[in-house]
Amino acid sequence: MNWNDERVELLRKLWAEGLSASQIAAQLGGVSRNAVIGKVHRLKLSSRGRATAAPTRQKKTSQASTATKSVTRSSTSVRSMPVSVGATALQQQFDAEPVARHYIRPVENVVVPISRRLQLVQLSERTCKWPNGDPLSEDFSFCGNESAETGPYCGYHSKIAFQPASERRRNR
DNA sequence: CCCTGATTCGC
DNA sequence: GCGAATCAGG
Repeated sequence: MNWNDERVELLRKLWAEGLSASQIAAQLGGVSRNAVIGKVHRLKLSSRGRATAAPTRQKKTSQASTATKSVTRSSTSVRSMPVSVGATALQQQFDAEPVARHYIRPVENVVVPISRRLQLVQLSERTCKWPNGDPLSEDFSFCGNESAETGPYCGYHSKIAFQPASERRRNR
């Protein structure tokens, strides 16, 4: 993909609007997040509020050779994540809506579907893709929870989506 | 682990 | 100039 004027302009705009590099990359299409960041730097339009400080790094002089690469992979495949929906503090950058930060009492059994209200572009492999609201509406979002790699939804929504036929009939 | 931006450097 | 790899931080 080339950086024609249109794309560069869009990049500038989105970057100015505070979108993250990955989100911009998603909208531009055909480029990676790194490409966007690289371009942003080349355009000299880095700083934007206060993302991550630039601690004058200088440690990157030939990292190759010399050191024998000893791969040590200590994989910890622990699935100790219960069905409890993590009240993970979302670090949303845009404050479009007055999200009430109420704590939910860890009720036993029932899992409350706390939606993270993610935008389509910020869904990843491990985010619940259960849609919230009207897709045509402004405040449409996705659940965003999830952790299981067994499906597209979080535990709660999986139960709703993959309801047994019998139960479904009963609910109907 | 997920994510963010920052920097370096081979192409 | 480009962007993957890497680094550093949340």
